[in-house]
Amino acid sequence: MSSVSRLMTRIDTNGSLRRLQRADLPVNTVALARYLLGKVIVHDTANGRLSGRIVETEAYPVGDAAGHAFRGRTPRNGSLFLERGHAYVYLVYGASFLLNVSSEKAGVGAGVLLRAIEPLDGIELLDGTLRANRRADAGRGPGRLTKALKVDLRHDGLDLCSASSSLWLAASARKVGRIGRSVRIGLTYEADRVLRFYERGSAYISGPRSLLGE
DNA sequence: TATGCGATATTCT
DNA sequence: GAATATCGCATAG
Repeated sequence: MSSVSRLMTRIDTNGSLRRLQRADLPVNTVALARYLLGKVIVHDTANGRLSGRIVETEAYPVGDAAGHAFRGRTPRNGSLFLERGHAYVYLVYGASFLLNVSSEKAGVGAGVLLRAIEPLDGIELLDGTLRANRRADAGRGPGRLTKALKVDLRHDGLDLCSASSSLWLAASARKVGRIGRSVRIGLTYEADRVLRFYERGSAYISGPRSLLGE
């Protein structure tokens, strides 16, 4: 029998979560990238709530050659041009979905990539190697983050600030610590811009240790 | 710990 | 046909 045992983390947020309103979000990509640290991303599914505390983000501001919106609006990147607070989800390398939050006024293309979460409610850790079972790994890295939250292309374009959305943002359950910054990860263009933000000391962030400490 | 590689799907040239 | 905002495994030091 293929006994795929599962570990479930149940760290209740105790219903203490408050939905963020659009008015809460800064109308600026870099400001939003910092603002989102410590906030909670929530996905309410038929099988319960999945959530995590955001500990790492990257900004892809207006005019950034590394941003998908740089070459103008296409069917794929259209969500980046929605009013701030909408989800932009796409597939990279044929393997991983990445979740972004649109970050400017309607018609302006820019976004914030969510790179890592600290697991809160319902995050499932598939039994595999010891490595994959570590709780800290479940939401570390943008591809793992979407996997942990069960987010995919169906969520592209959703309004994260709508009162009825199943995917939404919540105010901090716990205050964010000191914020560190570094260059973004995995880029070829604009690789030297310091637009990655993370909670210093968090055990849940991605990337090489060499980027820590600023 | 650090680097390198292949897998994989969609978009754009 | 090339490029890609990644991941996991492999190998080397």
